[in-house]
Amino acid sequence: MNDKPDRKQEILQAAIACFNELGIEATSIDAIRTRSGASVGSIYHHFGNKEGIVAYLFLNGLDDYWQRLLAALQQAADAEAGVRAMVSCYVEWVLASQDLARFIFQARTLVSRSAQGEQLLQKNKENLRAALGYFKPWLERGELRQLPPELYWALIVGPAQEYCRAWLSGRVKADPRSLIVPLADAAWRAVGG
Amino acid sequence: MNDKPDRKQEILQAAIACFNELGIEATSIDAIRTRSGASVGSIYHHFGNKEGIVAYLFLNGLDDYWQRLLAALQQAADAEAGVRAMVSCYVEWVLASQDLARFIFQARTLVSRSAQGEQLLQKNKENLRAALGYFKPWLERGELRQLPPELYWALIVGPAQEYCRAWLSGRVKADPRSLIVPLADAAWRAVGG
DNA sequence: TAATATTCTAGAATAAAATTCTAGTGCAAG
DNA sequence: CTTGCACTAGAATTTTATTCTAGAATATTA
Repeated sequence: MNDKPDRKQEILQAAIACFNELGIEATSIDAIRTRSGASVGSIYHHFGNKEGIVAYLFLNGLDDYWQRLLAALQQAADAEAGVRAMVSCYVEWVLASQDLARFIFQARTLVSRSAQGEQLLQKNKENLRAALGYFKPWLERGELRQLPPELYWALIVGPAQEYCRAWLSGRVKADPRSLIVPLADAAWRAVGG
Repeated sequence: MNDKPDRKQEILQAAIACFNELGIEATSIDAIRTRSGASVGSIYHHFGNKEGIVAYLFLNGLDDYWQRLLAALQQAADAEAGVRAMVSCYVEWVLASQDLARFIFQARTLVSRSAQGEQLLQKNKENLRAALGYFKPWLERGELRQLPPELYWALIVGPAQEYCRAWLSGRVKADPRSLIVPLADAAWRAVGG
């Protein structure tokens, strides 16, 4: 049994818990220190500063999501399956990683201004391009409606995102899982050919 | 000519400029003090603390938006007009108040945890109820598709919101004004009967 | 209008938080 | 061994938020 604590991981877990309970801005390094049992020096050694912790959690969290999404898209046989996969994949990810998702909604702006902001922009662009790559054949086959290209993402995932955001913050109650089908139906009506 | 400076207003303007340029967390009271020309004491007199400034800007900004939205809904003759009004009203508001909108996207969580969080929740509930009030007759007349009630908002405004958010942060370029029609079309396909 | 209260402004003083610095500890490669 | 390096600890410093005290401006009222 390996009981050597992994400090970096402990710090990350303490941080995300604090961020969600208190909010990012209101979380002090000292709160993270206390909760994780690490020392100040240790925290700064691993992450540089508070922003560094936020950026690390954010970028790795997003990676996890995009990995799932792209895998799902790859399996989709046609446009409708692809669109439905994007919606359900999004909702399932939020459900499976609630704390992370809640955190990510709050951290976006912070990260985009941080030292890692450029990296985020880069990843974002790559991921989106990869996703749109799957769309091209569907578009050519006329399975998808012709729309301004920058709109597809917002039309397909926007409603699920908006709903999940509200759900994670407690503003609405209905379990997102029960809404996957209506959300996917609506997304398909919005962009389907 | 009345050249007496309104300190409160000067502080608010300096604050929103700083928040947008530096981010809320990275904006120090001192930055606001310098930019507004007010003193620390004055700032704390008017707003209590930094959170107070954020909450004030946020709540008043939202009020402005909801006022427009409810006015637009009131004029809508049928469901389709109502849905289209919700979309265009949203986009027009973002375009007309870019700095405020950008700020509001970032401040939501902060405000909901602040002393004014309860007030926000309250207003939110009222506004949503008022908006859904307009929907009732349309639903009864079958002009709107039957859907889980908590979904209408996300389906209609979600995509516009997601797009505007990306546009305000520079991730996408196409002028939102040119997308009002496709966004409204899609919203109507999503919820129209 | 003078007296009095209230709101507002200023900036120094204090408290709280972030970050840096110095000094280790323990482990792995040679 | 012993040298180098990643890691940890916590004190010291710097930066930032907030509080406090006092005085100026403005409104209120007798």
